[in-house]
Amino acid sequence: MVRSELANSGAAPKIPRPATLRESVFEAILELIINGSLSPGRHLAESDLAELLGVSRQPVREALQMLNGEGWVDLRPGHGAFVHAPTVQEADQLLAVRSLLETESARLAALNREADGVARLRELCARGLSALEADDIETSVAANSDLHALVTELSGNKVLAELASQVSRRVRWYHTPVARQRGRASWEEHELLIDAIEAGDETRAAQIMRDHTEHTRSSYLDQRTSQPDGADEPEAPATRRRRPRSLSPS
Amino acid sequence: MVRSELANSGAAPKIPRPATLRESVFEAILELIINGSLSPGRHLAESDLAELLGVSRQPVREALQMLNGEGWVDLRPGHGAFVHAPTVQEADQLLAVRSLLETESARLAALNREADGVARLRELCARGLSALEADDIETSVAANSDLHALVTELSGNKVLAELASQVSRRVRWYHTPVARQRGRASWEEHELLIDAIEAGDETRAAQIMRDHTEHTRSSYLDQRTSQPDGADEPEAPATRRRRPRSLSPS
DNA sequence: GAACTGTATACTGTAGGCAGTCGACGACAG
DNA sequence: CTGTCGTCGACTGCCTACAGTATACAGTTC
Repeated sequence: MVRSELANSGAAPKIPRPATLRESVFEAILELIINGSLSPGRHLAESDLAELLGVSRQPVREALQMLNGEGWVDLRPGHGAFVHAPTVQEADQLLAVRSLLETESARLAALNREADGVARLRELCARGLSALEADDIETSVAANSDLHALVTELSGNKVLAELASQVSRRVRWYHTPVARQRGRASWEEHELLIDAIEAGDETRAAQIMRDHTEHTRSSYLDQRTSQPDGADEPEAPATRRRRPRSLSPS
Repeated sequence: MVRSELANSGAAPKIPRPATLRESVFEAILELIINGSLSPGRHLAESDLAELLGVSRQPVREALQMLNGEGWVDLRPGHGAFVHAPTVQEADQLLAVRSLLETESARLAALNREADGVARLRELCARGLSALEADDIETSVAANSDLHALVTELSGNKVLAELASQVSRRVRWYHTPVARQRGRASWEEHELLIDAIEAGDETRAAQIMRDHTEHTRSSYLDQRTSQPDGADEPEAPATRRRRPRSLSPS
């Protein structure tokens, strides 16, 4: 009796299942990659990471495989895992594909013209703008991301949204600095986009999104070619690095 | 002296590394899924697959994770792995995204206009046509696949090609029957496409590819809606199925 | 000094084991 | 008969161990 009442009441949320270790390790390693602690090309020894994170090799191995699936890490059989080292060309291609996917998403979102979704877009836009004016760059960048993700969601094509999410995640560290620079211009474009979506003008929505994302792409390229720092030079294939023999376990 | 000369000669190919077990297991399970031996929604117990394939659970576990990354398998922590059960809607979305990616690939291929690539396309087209005339459906279907893959390669955008490959892999079991039905019409469209690519006519190449892949999509939908077999009804979430107690180990 | 060989061991891929969770099924009460 | 509870064991997540491979380094030869 008591149990059936609880099940029906909807008042008691289910106890959330604790995150598996592999998920936690995934997030931990990803954070290390994104914040630069683990630099591109670096060899990732399972046992080192396991020791660092206080787990066994197994969840590390699984996390590395997940990271590989999302393009953050390259797995080479027999050699192990290496932080993915993107080239300028690859970044360019990723940004081009992102543009393609988000342009189509915007077009479909305008076709679908979902009133609730448009309201949510406007809310995100307002949040981004006020964060910008408060000089809160971090919130502004996050709102930017969320807005783009919502557009792909409003496309109504889940496969498209998933691919866009996958690509978006990988370009994160390319387009964030650009978004910072563009500031207000970026948000004005978002507003125009939302207008077009609301109006159901698929051609216009697509055109705005194409221009918007294409601008990010060319700005990134400008940035990279004006600051040649050799970080993207073709390097010799990284190998797994055995810890030097004389290194004492510290 | 001897060693440095051997490294430079390029005459001796390197011994290819044997595939890891996880890769072999991945392919084996994928084949079982594609040929229907492992039906959508089915629970995949690591230990059963390990016994079936004669390996330990570990490479099975890793293969399942790879399969999850490509959308063939759903992993639920605590419950295990289940063959992904696509809905008609999802198939539709996949085919739509495939159309988007391949249309853009064709456009870029026409922009790039690579003579060697065009020659390879024509060769594949000839192979497909002659296989069709010899009633060799299998070779015809394979050539069809290869031709599409080559177009994405000729786009020059590796990220795009990879995503297209990922999507193409997943739609394989949707569009193959359609390709069978369309036969000659399909190959005529391929010829027109190649002409457009060779001529560097990006607009025309894109249009032909869009129509071609869109045709596959609508043919698939026609087929599914004309044969409602309930296979795509929303089902209760599959759970991990403990082997019944009375089942004797056979 | 450069090139090569041999050795030691760090590291990867895989196998096997353990503890906790989940689901089938039997027992029992109403 | 239906519903509930408890038991059992299949199964998952993670740990540990082993075998083979890759790399660092020392020693030797030219």
